[in-house]
Amino acid sequence: MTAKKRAPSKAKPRRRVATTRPVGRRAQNKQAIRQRIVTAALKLFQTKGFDSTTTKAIARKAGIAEGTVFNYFRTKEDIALYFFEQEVDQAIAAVRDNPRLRKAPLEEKLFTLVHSQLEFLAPYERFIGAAFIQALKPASPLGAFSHRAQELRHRYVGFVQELLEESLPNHRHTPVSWLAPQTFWIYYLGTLLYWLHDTSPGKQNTLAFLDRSLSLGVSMLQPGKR
Amino acid sequence: MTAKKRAPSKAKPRRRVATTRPVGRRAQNKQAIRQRIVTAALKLFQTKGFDSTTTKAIARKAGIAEGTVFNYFRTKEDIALYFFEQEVDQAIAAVRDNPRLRKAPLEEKLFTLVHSQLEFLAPYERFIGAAFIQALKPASPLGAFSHRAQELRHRYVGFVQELLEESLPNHRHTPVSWLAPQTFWIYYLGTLLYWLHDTSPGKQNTLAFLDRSLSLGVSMLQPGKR
DNA sequence: ATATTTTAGTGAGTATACTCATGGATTTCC
DNA sequence: GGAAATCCATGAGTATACTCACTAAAATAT
Repeated sequence: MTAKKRAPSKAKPRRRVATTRPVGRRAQNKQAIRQRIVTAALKLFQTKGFDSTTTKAIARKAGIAEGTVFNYFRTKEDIALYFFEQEVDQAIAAVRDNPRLRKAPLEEKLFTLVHSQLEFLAPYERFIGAAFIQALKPASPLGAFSHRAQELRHRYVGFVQELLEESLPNHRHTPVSWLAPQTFWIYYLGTLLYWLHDTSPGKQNTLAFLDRSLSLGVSMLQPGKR
Repeated sequence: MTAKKRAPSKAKPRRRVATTRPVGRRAQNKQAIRQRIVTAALKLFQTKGFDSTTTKAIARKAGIAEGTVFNYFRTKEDIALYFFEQEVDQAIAAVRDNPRLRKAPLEEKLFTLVHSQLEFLAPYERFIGAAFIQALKPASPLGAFSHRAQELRHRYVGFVQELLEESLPNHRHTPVSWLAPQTFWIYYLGTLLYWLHDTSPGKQNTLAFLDRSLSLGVSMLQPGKR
């Protein structure tokens, strides 16, 4: 049970001891270990691919026991999911924190969103191709549609929803506008697939595709405008 | 060993040899075993879900040794993939063999295609939800985008391509029309996701969604028409 | 400070997907 | 009909994701 905090009538033992930090050693250590796991795993995923990277190898590289990995992540795929959370959060922040986009047209915001995601993923292309996309398999718990990743998808879809409502103030919750954010997630996955296969310099084909398809899509949502 | 017994009788060896099935016992047996594996696996997937179904259980139910399963399917997921091959082939046939659709509008053909797929999957909804969709994970070899499932996707996309060219005789290989079949695969996956979450009677919401979105999509491909 | 409670790392253990050497059954060749 | 070649089911073995009982360290209470 939770211990009741009782007024320490005693003199405060400010005795933090010379070597003790104000932040508990434990909490501090946890953060560090989590980071070590993610860093080690990512490095291994990049070089050996997802399947060929063993949890034992991750633990070894992180300097911890194998079992410890599972004190932090429920499954090996959750480690990868953690990486994609950063990807999504980073892209959302990139759009939110860009003052120039405040009053930019919707398609520009969406372009920036997806573009940020792709930029983030670029250094890990091999890992993505080998593990994440190959990952869209039928029995995967981390999958793009999986329950495990649902929360991440919700965060993403919720943000897209915000952007839409912000740009289409007079939208009347039409079926289309309601479906649009969900659809956008699928659209993003398709784009990722395209991007992975895009061998044009600087992935310019993907960027062109993004530009065109977003204009088209947004114009469908704003039949009056233009 | 299989339970099949040899006829011990030597009474009419000549006759028996002469009338031995034209198809070797081996080939015949192989076909039967493959079928037994698929049937057993599917039944187990339905009741216990994909992950909780062990290959040992599949082998046991099929009456074979565990190793034998892997003489027929490279991975457990390949067994599921086999099931989806049937799903796709069946749907393609349903559209091809329906004379009424010969000169029907494109959206009707596409509607029938997807509808056939969903009808096929209906009895296995639990399995799909638990294993196949959950399957779109980041490390899966059978995945919707996976290399393993590529051929199946090609077959599907190729057929959609046929339908498009058939209905848009004067199409000029625009970027949009070239991408359309690929996009349709993604669209199908999204629809499947929608279908799985659709609790309306008879999945009518999904059907309505299909109807609307296909009309919309097709009209984008035929800007002149209408 | 000492005692008690809570937290979290450990690594041997478990479950299971998949491999492989073997030999018996089937087919082929004569 | 028999010998040689081929096929393929077998199941013990391997690799590895994940579990769990234990314990030591840290936090909290006395």
